[in-house]
Amino acid sequence: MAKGELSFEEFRRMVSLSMENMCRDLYLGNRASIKIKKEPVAVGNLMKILDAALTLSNKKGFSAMSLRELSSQSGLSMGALYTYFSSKEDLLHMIQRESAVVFDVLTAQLEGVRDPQARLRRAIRTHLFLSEILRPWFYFSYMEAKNLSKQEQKKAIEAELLTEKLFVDIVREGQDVGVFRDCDAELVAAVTKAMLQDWYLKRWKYARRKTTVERYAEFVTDVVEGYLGCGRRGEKKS
Amino acid sequence: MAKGELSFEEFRRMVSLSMENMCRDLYLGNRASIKIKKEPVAVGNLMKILDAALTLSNKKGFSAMSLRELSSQSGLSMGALYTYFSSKEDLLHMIQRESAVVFDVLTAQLEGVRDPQARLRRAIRTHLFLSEILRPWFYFSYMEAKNLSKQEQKKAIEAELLTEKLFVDIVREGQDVGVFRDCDAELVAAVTKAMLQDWYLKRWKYARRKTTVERYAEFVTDVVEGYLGCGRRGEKKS
DNA sequence: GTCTATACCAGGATAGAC
DNA sequence: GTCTATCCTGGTATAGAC
Repeated sequence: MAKGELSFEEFRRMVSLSMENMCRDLYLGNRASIKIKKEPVAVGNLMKILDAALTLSNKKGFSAMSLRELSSQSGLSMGALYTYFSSKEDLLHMIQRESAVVFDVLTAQLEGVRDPQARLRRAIRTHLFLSEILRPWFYFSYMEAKNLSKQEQKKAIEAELLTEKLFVDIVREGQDVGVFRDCDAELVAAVTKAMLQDWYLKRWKYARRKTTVERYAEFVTDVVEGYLGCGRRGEKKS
Repeated sequence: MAKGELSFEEFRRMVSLSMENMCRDLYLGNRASIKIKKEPVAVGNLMKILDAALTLSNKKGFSAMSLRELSSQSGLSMGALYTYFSSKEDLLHMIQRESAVVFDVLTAQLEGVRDPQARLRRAIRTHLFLSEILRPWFYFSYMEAKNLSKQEQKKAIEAELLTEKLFVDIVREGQDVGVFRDCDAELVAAVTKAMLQDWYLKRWKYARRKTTVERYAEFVTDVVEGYLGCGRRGEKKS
């Protein structure tokens, strides 16, 4: 494992992004539209709803999921569902917005890491770890972006580019300092993101092969560093 | 450009996978269920239908596309649509099956290329070129796989693994011959596919940046070859 | 806060005229 | 071969009892 980096389990414990915390955050951020006033009740039911919604949507797609299904899968009646959101579309937007909180975690984790190579490793690991913990949210966010309103779609695209920009900046800085070789930083960032996304888009494949997040993180880091000309080629692999 | 490789335009002319050819092939493969007997009529209408279906599906998702929309967008009445497929699900499966023909083109293009490094380059270029020509089909196939029946889903997964296997084999052979260094061939193949898929999944991004397929192909090849330890590091970039 | 019952409409599908 | 008119299921959403 990389020197000074948290292991996946350590990371998971530290960020504490459990379903419950996500749902509490979602509740607090949507007090206006949610009719239930008792927090414990609301959070408990939101967990059931979101768990069911993410499961069903990720299996067959959000628009193919009917609210009747959502009702039976979550154990709440149709009527009850509508006290938590005002329309199916509203539910979609709540999930989408909540998924965006991870970006803050990502940037927070990079705080204070100055060395470009270290930043690169940290960014890759953090992104993978986050998507491992919140896989259903990431998957949903990726697959259902097209169902959003025009306006929200713009925001989703901005978010995509913002994450990518994060990698572009790291690469450029490394080039300025001279530890990365000269090359197209935007393309490097683009394919790095592609590799990171594959982890949650094709989770079944990696699960079947028993590839761990740690292993995948090491691998992606090696590939990118290799291209940037600063890899650990020749060192023993973990 | 790589020695001896076709340019994108040469490739496009050679394979001739126009919308019309795809639709003719689709017609011939579905004579049983398509009620229209005159080939020119059928192919013409299928082009309208598929063009509309791919556009709408790729914009909002297949299940969110109503047949009324499809009707007005394609210029055919509801009744006419149903002479080309027996149900919405049937339409989905026709598109999905037709998308699979590209695999044959991919393998055909590798025929006779023995050298692992050349095979790798060829496989990457061909995959990207194909997805560039048939982007709507690739995109559809990727995004709507979840709507297929259990049985067809298995087939889709097999197809995914088969393409990947193609890359795994190339890498392994290169390792046996000693031109690629020792590493996890499955992971290399996996991330290679991820990069290839990004080309059609995030087409808007590359279009906006005016990245050409040729350029992207060169780049992906460089990244993979770099990791495999056989790159052209130091040579002048095109 | 939660449920059941119901309103209402959009969607897939088809019959039969042309 | 194609269109229009229509059927009817199943979807979203709500009213009102508990």
